[in-house]
Amino acid sequence: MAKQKFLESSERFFQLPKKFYQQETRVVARALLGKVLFSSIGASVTAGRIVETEAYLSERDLACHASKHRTPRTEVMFGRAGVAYVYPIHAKYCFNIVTEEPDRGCAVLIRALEPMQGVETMQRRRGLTDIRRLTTGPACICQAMSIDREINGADVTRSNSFVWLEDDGTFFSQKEAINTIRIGVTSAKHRKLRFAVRGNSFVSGPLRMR
DNA sequence: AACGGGATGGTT
DNA sequence: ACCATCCCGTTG
Repeated sequence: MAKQKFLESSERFFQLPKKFYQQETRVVARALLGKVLFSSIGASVTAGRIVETEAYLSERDLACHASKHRTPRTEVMFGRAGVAYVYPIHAKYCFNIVTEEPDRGCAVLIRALEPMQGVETMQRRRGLTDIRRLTTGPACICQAMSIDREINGADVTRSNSFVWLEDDGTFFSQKEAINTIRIGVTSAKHRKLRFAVRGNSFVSGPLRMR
């Protein structure tokens, strides 16, 4: 499988363990900058470096889907850390990873990637060739990587998962990272729970936020 | 059963 | 700034 081939290519690369996601949600959101998101779906492997995330803090956060109470949609958010929470919105999908301890209802939304592998596949799935627009925005990532409701509840720390994350040693310093208000939310819009790589051209949102 | 809003994104 | 499109939670 392509995943094995990639893992063998460098000993520094390793899959992020469950323990990583059990940390406080903002810590996870910040630490995910620089990590690599992989998808092996439909015989194609695609990958990209995470350059933008957002933290959603359960009952502490009115913009979080799990802030009020448990519903069928948000069920997996109350489960184990390291599980994918994929929800549909405006006929598209967004990909999150559950954090902290079970029953907390917290997650990190992956908002933008810098393409690294399977660019042609992602171009085909997105129906465009412009690299800059390939994986900028949460729904664009899902379309490029074929992530849909089938992935909801999948454990991204499991080996042989359809979706997983790796650490290749890339780290963005405090100077290289920015912390701003989130994009698209109407409630709790003042909260600085968005993390992004300063100046990275694959980051979403208004230019002033980059 | 009906309704309204949304963690979007592409176009005007 | 507008709106296509559709799922989900709420209300009746």
